[in-house]
Amino acid sequence: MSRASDRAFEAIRSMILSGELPAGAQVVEEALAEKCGVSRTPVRDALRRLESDLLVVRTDTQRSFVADWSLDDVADAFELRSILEAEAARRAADQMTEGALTRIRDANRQIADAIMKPVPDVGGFLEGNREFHAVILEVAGSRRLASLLGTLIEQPVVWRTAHHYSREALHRSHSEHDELIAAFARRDGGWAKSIMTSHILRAYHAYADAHGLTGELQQAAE
Amino acid sequence: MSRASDRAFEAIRSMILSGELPAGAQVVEEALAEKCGVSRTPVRDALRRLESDLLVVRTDTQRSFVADWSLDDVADAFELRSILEAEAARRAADQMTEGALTRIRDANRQIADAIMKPVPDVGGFLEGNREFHAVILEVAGSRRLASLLGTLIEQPVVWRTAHHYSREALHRSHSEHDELIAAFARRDGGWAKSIMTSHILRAYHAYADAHGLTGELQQAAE
DNA sequence: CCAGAGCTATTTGTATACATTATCCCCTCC
DNA sequence: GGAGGGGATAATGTATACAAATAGCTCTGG
Repeated sequence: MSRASDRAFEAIRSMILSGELPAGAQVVEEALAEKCGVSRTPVRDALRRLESDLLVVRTDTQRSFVADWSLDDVADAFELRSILEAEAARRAADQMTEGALTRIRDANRQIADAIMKPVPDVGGFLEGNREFHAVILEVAGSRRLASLLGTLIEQPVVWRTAHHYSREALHRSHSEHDELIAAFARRDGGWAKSIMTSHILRAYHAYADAHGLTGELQQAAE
Repeated sequence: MSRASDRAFEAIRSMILSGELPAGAQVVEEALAEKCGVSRTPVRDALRRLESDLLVVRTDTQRSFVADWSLDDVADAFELRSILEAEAARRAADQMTEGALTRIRDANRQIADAIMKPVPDVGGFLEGNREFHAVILEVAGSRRLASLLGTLIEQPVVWRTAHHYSREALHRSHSEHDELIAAFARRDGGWAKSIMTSHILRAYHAYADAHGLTGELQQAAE
């Protein structure tokens, strides 16, 4: 992980997720190479990976740009994610272990801590949320399913608007996690699948609400 | 598409699909570079792409090998494919056009021609089948869904055993396509989805049957 | 004032050399 | 004789130079 191409990958990825490289901006290999302190070779490598994650898109003439996700694109990604992550939940329920269940409960406890604070700790929420879903995916035990979902969970636009989620949305997400835990504890795959489907779709609606809000704010700021 | 890295990609991909590079074989950049008549740079590029398609896997120490799909891996890929392609069928039904419907019917006619011959034309069957599913995916209209399914349809093991499919399996596949066409003609997404799910799963069973057979044949040949 | 050709600057593609890292084999030492 | 270390070998990672292609601009001609 300490290879130059890995460092470049992480660096560029974080520039995109943070918005330092805005959606639609052209990405130029040499500029990034200088910024990361490496040559173009590892940067090219990193860009190919980001491309396969759909964080970067290339025109037919080989120019690269930061992916510009329309609202429809985000909706599509959430819908596909709800389908695949529901399948992951179904499989995970069938193979759930006590150890994994503990890790899932811990992750949701971290989420509880984060959202109980006077000012919700969005970073803590996102981290706990990531762990929660990661453990489920791990228990589901399909490298392929994990690889498919990988390209769906990294949504720069969504990450940046997480700070505008309503308190209600955060609490609802936490309690839906509790329901999922109950389904896992009973090893009830059908139940887990159905909860996960609506959980992800509701997360999309939380995003859409927050997005409408930030969209207005952005317009007001222009 | 005439760039060296594209040619290398196609060349290596076809070596893997044809079995010239057998499953589990180590992939060495320089050897492939020489074979393709290019330098290592475009070969590296091609390998990264093949890697993201899971046709090539890398160890934790950066060595590359041709992916070795266990029967479980293949089953997993088919199951995920059935889920995603069912979703594609559902969406396609909602947005089906007469033009696309014609192309789909033509593709299935090509399949009919191929399997009616005294000796079934497996190449023609595969080509028609590819076109059939490609048009559906196109009508579904999600770049993202297309990208997810892309990594699931290229299964070297499956392609090579297609020649051992039973005549019954080929005919059943053709008539399931007819049913799908009927669902599309009625714009009935739910129906299309349900047929597509079982269509793909049955295709898996055809593979599993043929695979068991070829497995025995391979053993006998060793 | 617009369309288009051609030039220039920018950006990406490819080859090659070198650095780094892993693997394997042999050799020593216990 | 077996385990561990060290060096040779082979493979990948990185940097750099140069080639090819693209985009954008200017300048001309109508």
